[in-house]
Amino acid sequence: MRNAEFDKEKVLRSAMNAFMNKGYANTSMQDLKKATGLHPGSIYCAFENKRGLLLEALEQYRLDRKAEFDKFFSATERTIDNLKSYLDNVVNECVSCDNTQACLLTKALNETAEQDVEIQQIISNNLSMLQQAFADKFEQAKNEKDISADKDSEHLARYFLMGIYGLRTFAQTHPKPEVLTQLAEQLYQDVLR
Amino acid sequence: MRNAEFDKEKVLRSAMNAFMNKGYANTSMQDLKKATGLHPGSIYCAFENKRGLLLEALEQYRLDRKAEFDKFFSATERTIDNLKSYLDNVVNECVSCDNTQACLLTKALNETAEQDVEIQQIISNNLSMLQQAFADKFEQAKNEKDISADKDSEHLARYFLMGIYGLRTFAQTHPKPEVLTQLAEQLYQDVLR
DNA sequence: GAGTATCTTGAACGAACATTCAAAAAGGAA
DNA sequence: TTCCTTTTTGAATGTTCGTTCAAGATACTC
Repeated sequence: MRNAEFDKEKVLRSAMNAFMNKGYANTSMQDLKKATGLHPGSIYCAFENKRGLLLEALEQYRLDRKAEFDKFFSATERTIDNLKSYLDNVVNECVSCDNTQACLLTKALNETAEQDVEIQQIISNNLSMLQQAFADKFEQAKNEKDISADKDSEHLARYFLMGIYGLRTFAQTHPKPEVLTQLAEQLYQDVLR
Repeated sequence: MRNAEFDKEKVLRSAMNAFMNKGYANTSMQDLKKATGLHPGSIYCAFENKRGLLLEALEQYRLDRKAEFDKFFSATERTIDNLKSYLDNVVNECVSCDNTQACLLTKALNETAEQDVEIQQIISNNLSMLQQAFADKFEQAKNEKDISADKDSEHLARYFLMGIYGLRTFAQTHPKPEVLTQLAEQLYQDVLR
């Protein structure tokens, strides 16, 4: 017997960065070799093919984002404060020009839409889970009396997520921090109102 | 002498549809041949190369969208009603599952970001022009007393555009008409408030 | 420490890609 | 009609792509 040498999580994070930087189709096997440090044969041995690598990278991305989400929403007792922190973090990600600014999910969704139904379904499910997680937090904020009881948590979650999508796209052309901050501020206000 | 046989506008619209359907990188020359009806040689003769075709398609897209914009905003006297119609049209585009649902600009922006600075610049400029056009309309609505005078038209335009971006992305995973309509409705309300 | 199962390596593969080009076709001018 | 110029055609080009595979390396088992 012999175990694999590489750290799978590290490899997957390298791969997801590569995919986010250049897009899935434009990321060649050579790019992936350079990014992950794995030779083609190893990649095919571990992930079957390039698409398999994307699939596992998407799953790792989901886990990482879930951990990040939980971290933000266990920071303070007041849910709406955590929500604000989360949103501020999105803005900061957009401002700092590193590749993390783009969400792998929406990026891959844009690219593979209408072409690979299975991947589209996986991404949709991931985004739905995020939406549901937000809805739960809005429900919590209602219990904490920070959001009026007559609001629909599901709708708030959808609107909030829509705002984040829009913010990220907007940031790609106008990444001025003060403008993004202002947009995020209004989004936050509109959701609370 | 001899004139070219093909209708350039038709060819460009076919090409932009192909690019929107499969993405720029994933659209092969064979796809473009099938979509436009032009043989490779003709494409290279007329547009230099695949990238040149994208450049001209982007310009055609800008012209088409500008015409569409002007059509909507000359429909009625009240600017905010036209704004609402414009937004409803975005929702309708998202609901009908044809490829037009994705904006070529944001799609290409997502794909070529960080890779082709010139194209990124062109797209940014186009989106800035759209943003400015919205700002002008919001200013007009202020003059028509439908939006309070203390609002910042530029900010409203940015927020509105952000909402449209978000709506389009959201629609890719959850294209239920009533949900999108509800989101668009709140966006409209939040902008007017 | 020998045997073996598994992983790593990187050269090699066919396919598909964007691009080129020379020959054929066709419009315009005479 | 004839000639010239430009376009159209589609096969050919070299490159790069994702993928495979056989040989070498390595760690675990006994």
